[in-house]
Amino acid sequence: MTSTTTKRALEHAERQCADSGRRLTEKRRQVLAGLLESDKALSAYELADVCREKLGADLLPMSVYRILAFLEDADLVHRLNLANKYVACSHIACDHAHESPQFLICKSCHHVSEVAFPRTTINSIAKTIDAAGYQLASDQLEVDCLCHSCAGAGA
Amino acid sequence: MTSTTTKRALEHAERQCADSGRRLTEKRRQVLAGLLESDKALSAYELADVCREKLGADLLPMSVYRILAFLEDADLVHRLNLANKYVACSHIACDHAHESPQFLICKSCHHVSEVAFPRTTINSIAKTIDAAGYQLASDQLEVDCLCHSCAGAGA
DNA sequence: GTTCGAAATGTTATGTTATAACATTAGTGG
DNA sequence: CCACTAATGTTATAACATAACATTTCGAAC
Repeated sequence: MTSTTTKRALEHAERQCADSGRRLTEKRRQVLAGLLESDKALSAYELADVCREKLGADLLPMSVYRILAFLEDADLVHRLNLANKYVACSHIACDHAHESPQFLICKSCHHVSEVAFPRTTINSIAKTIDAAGYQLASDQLEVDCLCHSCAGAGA
Repeated sequence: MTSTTTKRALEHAERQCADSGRRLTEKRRQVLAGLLESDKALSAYELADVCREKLGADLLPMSVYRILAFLEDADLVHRLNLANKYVACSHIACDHAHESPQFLICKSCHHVSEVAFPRTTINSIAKTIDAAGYQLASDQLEVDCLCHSCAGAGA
């Protein structure tokens, strides 16, 4: 993400937090900025490194975890369970309400694309799940993929 | 899984391994049996404990990881990346070829159901993925769910 | 049945991801 | 300013996973 879009996203995030009585502190801004600037999903430890190296922040992984929990709760960040990594929500600076997030995660380079499957697809999945006696815990779906460039490199 | 079905599955597994020039050693049998007898997905460490306590096996986690890798390669076990846990393939004792596996994983108790989404659903997912410039890395899909009893308990 | 090579397992160390528990500091409202 | 809560600091440890090398076991060839 470019620095300009990062800035814009941070402004939106700031406003969103303020609106809900939360504070987007300096450290939280740094962590979010680190994720926004990254072109791929990062682990908490990687993110701590990025913040230290690129943003001059003095952050231990423990703090990063806490801050990520905050940001996730504020819908500014998503945790990718398939990869044990984190990404900034790609809709921070959108005005429309967030769709249920679905993620295509490149197994190889951890580039992530946040997409929206058609409602019909989700419904069809939900139907199979229901038939099996389960129910969707969340609409967040994560799919192991290969991005275009990794697929090319691997082939 | 009952002890009878476990036995049957182990026999199938033995034959499958033999047919492909692999050996289903005693330790490997124990690890597979541990998973077959479990009613939920287990981590490698939990599985090591189960094997030690229930089957009298003397297994360190390192060995369990190695054996799980073998069993996975032999299509007898699946690794669930969403949960960082492992399950026995529910089709070991089936004669038909394995479909691409899809898993419904109870977030709360780690019960797992191996299901098959309709081909049309998979195709529709693949289409969205393709449009995003990615491709499916595998047909294995894992979905965060709640099983019937946990959903009831939580509500 | 001995020997040799490959497969399997043992062992130790370490890397990576994540949380617990408690101390300290910083902001906010009265 | 004081007291309360939110935020962060700090240390320790749990949980998941792999690397690297030693030893044992097994089967095939002789």
